Amino acid sequence: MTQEPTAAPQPPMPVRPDRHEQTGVARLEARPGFLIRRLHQIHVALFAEECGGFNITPVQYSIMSVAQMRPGLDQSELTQEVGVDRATLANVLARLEKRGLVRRERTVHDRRLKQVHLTPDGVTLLAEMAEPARRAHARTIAALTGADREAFLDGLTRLVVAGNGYGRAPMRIG
Amino acid sequence: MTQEPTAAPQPPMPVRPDRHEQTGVARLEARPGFLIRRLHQIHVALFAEECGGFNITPVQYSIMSVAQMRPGLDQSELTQEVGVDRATLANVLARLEKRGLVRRERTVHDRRLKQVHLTPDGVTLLAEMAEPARRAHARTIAALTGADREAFLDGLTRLVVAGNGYGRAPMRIG
DNA sequence: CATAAACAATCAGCATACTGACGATGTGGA
DNA sequence: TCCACATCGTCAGTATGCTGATTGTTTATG
Repeated sequence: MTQEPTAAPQPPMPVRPDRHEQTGVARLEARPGFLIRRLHQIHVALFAEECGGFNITPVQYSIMSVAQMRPGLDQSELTQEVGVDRATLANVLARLEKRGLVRRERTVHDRRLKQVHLTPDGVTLLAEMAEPARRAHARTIAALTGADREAFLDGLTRLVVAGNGYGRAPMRIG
Repeated sequence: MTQEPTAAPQPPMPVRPDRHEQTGVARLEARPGFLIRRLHQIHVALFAEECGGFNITPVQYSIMSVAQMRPGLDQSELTQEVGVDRATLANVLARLEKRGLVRRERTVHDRRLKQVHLTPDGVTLLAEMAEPARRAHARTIAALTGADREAFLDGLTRLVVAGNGYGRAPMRIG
């Protein structure tokens, strides 16, 4: 029921038909969700290529980044900053804690909460990874330049904002 | 709730600095890979919302789609069509086979290969899912309209093509 | 005050995704 | 022919991500 893009003319693309001749079903490459999954795979691969020696994944790096920028958040607050659901966040933090990169402490005023801080080792690792991680993100969109890149990132941001409420890991709107 | 045919352009993004004051590190929302991960999460959630009753994930639906469009491909060929690595594909196919949605048969001319076909149940399920799946993909990009949507999908496609070689699941270029 | 409701973190279980290794099978060259 | 090599599918192990249930704590309510 969502709308058909009838507003804009559909002039350009078809080097290949977007639909299967027999069934009329869209080819995978014409499905937005399929392309998004592929680009996510590609980014993870680039991140691993740039940061492989550190044995840190993109999500671990995101969590450590927020833990540094906003020290002392509890796990629930962290889920809203990183866009990771609470079960996954607990898993990732347990691994980072075991490696001595973060520490978790129950608060006294509310013993349900666990505040998260980077350890000195975590701070060091984060600093060493800054440049390779930045390269990984840059390479992910390197094939677009100038206005095309800006348009893509703008659309991407708008879709993420618009869809933020779906799923189990909505982010705090900031 | 679905669409706003009147385009309803998002108000301009609030102006927040892209970098942390102390460290100069990029905020998560300014990292392309972070936004891509979030949009992937959102699409998976929308797919589950539309297709939840079928207990089929986006990747399972992609694999079944290709199995219908190109019956008899072996698993290695399927990995190249779907952009899934061979270990993951074997896992997914085992689950689909257990549910009676696909069948796998060793070929006689090369006993290493397993050809994949949809079963009649698989064909039926795929047909029933066509409309909800299409809606899930449409809703993923519903916040963009007209030229903005075209620009986003064009950039997305170009990035996927450009990065196709990275990772363990490159697709056959078609 | 006592109890219900809400909340934080965890757990079990499943699915996608990757790595590295393995056994079975095919292929090409000495 | 025989052997080295490549290929196909699988397996074990690990990480993200989700669902639903559980435990412990806090807050609200009667």
